Amino acid sequence: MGKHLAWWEENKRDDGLKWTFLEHKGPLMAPAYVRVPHNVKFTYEGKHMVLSDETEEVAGFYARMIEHDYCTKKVFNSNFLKDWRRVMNSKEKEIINDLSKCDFRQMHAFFVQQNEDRKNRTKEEKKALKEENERLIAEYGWCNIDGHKQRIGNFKIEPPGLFRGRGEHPKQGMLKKRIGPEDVIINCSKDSACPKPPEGRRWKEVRADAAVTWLACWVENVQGQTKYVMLNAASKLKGEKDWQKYETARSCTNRVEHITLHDQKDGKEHVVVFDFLGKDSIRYYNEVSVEKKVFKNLQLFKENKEEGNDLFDRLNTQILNKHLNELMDGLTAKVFRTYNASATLQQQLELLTDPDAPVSAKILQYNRANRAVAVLCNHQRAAPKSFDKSMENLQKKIADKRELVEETERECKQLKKAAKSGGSQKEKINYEKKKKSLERLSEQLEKLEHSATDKEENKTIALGTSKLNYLDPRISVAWSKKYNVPIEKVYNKTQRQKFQWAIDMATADYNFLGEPMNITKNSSDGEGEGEGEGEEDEYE
DNA sequence: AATTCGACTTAGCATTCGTCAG
DNA sequence: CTGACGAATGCTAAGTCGAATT
Repeated sequence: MGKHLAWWEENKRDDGLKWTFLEHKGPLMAPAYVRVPHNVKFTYEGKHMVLSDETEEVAGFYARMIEHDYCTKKVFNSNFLKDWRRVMNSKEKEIINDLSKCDFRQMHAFFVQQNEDRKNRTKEEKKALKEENERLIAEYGWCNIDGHKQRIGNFKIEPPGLFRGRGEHPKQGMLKKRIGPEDVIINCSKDSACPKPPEGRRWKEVRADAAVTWLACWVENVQGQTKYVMLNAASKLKGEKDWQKYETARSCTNRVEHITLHDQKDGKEHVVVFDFLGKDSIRYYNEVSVEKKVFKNLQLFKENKEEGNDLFDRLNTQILNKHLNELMDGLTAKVFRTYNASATLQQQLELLTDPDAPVSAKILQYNRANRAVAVLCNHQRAAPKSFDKSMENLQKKIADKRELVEETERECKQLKKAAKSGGSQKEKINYEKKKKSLERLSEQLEKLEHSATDKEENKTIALGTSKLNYLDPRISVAWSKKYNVPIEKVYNKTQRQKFQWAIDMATADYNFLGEPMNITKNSSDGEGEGEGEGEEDEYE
């Protein structure tokens, strides 16, 4: 059969280059600006002004946001006004210099209406729109990398708008400028069909740099950072890196697990003791006196404390990483975390899984193990802003449901009585009906209560992040295979896509803590099994 | 030695989608 | 059939890390 190998079945290249052939259609430029209708007026000091195209466009960015908290902030407003004035023509600039004299309300109302209309689109319109979107993805959303058709993560150039930093960002409100083809550098192989810039335009540059994975890049004007167009997480390059990450964490595992720290030992200060069984069960023992800083940091990691910005500035991380790197190639603070998370998950799963429990209970056990990981590794998040409120809602729902259940129970009892004491056919049917609805309601109540527990337990825990980034997916895959839990219950669609390699690769007996597998080993025996082959990888 | 840079990787908010009760 | 709500997805800011530069 002509079935080709999936990327994780191929031999790895060792020349440091990321590809030999790379072809794509280039990024999709942001749609051109469309003016608001004439009857939508902007006024300054009460006087109607017809703004030039660019001035109107930028005014529109602000108008969309006038109800937002941002627009109450001084920094945001002054940054915006400054940048807005930069795009004005000399006439406009002469007139407009005070934001409080601007009236954006008609524009705002127009955009609100536009959103409303969008929501109320007819079925046909929605369908047409969807199809157009799919067409764009089909054209721009894929690339060919060494014969594999791969999804691109972000093929759309970021459209212009107002910069919204997080927190009290000093640059909030600044104008993020429109990017044109002349700002974009294209990366593709020389023997590929080079992407064409839009009619009458040209790219900033076209290059063929096989040492990097990006397909296009541009420099964003607010912070001066380079933005890249890259493949998505399910793709070859990303997946390979992901795999590598877990392999590194696995092969350094014993040392990390068996480091002990001593403030004082045999007259020396800040001693790190390595003590573990290495390959072939040979004991490795070593005492190393390290710098205080390093020692402190190791302590932090041992305690699984998240490095809050104030606790752990960049300088320290760098020193730590340098030292860790001397201990082992590729070992960084991040890998520590990965190791910790994955090891804990596996241990917790072993501990918590009841092999005889029904599938639903196993899923609960799995989720609990996941949470235990997050707690131990301190993958915390601030409680969501709306947590209390949505919890309150949920509790109210539960209370209401409970009341309903109790009421239905009473009714049910009465009907039962009526049905039993020589009741009519109709009374019996009524009783059966009520019983059914009681069952349904009880189930609903139970489900609600579970979700409340779940929510509460999840309040300050960020599960998704660790699941997606720190936990070796093969552990979860192995677990699901071992206990016959469908993988769909463990990973959603996106996650399944990202971890397809693990789903194919891991068997029920995969052990994260065990002997690392030979990375370069080429599995050639998957031939007969046609499943697991996604829609990607379709070129020959 | 410190800072900046380049290339990713991760995170968190916003929007869209899908489901499910009413 | 509708609309509310939570989950999924999209988008892009922010963090990381090794290398280059100052």
